[in-house]
Amino acid sequence: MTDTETAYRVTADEIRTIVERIERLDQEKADIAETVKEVFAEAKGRGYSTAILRKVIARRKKEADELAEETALLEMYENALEGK
Amino acid sequence: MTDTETAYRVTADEIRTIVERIERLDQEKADIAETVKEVFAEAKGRGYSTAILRKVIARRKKEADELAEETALLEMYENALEGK
Amino acid sequence: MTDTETAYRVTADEIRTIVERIERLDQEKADIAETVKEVFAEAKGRGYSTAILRKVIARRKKEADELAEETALLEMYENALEGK
Amino acid sequence: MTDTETAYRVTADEIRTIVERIERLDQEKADIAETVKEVFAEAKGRGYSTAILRKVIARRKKEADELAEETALLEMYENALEGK
DNA sequence: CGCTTAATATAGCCAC
DNA sequence: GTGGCTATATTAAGCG
Repeated sequence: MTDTETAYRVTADEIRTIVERIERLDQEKADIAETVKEVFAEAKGRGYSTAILRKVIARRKKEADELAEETALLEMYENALEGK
Repeated sequence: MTDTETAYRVTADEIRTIVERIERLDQEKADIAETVKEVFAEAKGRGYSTAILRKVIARRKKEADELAEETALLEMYENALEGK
Repeated sequence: MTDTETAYRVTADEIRTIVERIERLDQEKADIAETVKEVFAEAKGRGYSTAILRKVIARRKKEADELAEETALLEMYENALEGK
Repeated sequence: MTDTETAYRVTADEIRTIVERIERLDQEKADIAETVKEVFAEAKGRGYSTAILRKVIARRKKEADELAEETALLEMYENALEGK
């Protein structure tokens, strides 16, 4: 095998390793996403609103000050629409 | 041409017509979506927050009573999280 | 009217114009979507499977997208090989 | 504690459990996404084009999806021809 | 840092 | 009417 061939083989192996690592991680993420769906489905089965649960979770993620800022802007725009 | 061939031809023509009508309509929808994007881009250029504009538009679409109901549920869930 | 009031009024008018343009465009999209539904309903009435029609249309769309993507990837590889 | 209070408490506990399970899973997903970023960064450091790597991975995923869809469409056609 | 593209979440629709 | 599925809308990430 020539040096060029060896270098190519090494590169090819590296690329394959990288691609497979990413694909493995993507699969793990997909599995977790599946579990999340199941939890929501179970919650729905117990009579809870998944839409509201999602909103609650989203709100908890969002910082309080950011929320306040957004609310203020939102009110301003809505006032504009009401011609105030 | 046999009767079978004729029937097949008619069916094929019908299918083609249906598919092309749908594709034409889908294209029109895509064109309008493109225009919407342009309007938002222009608004952004004038200094408006597209995120808030989207929220305002979404809210206007939603009926008032539905909004109230959602808010009530949301508060209930949040109270639950605070252990109240 | 003070300058401040005038500026605010102008802004409010601009926001209203933007929101109403978007809402108008959204309505047009909804109308087209309605027409699409009618075409599918008519096709179903003539005995065609809407599921298959949808898949065929999706396939045709995907083929067009694939072609564009194929070209993009090819160009990327070529650029990479040229060390760009 | 009244029965009503007990029922409410149980509900509150359930909601908290659901929300916390989701948040835990979301955190795990975020951690994996972080690892993916690190793998790409490392690959970039070794001189590989992350853009091409991403396209290759997307392509491999799409091929797998395509195969499944192809089969589904084929079965649909076969069922349609059998008048099912 | 903005701007374009990919990931995700939501909503609507269709079949059962 | 519900559940799965597709399509759209929103959000996040990566690149220059």
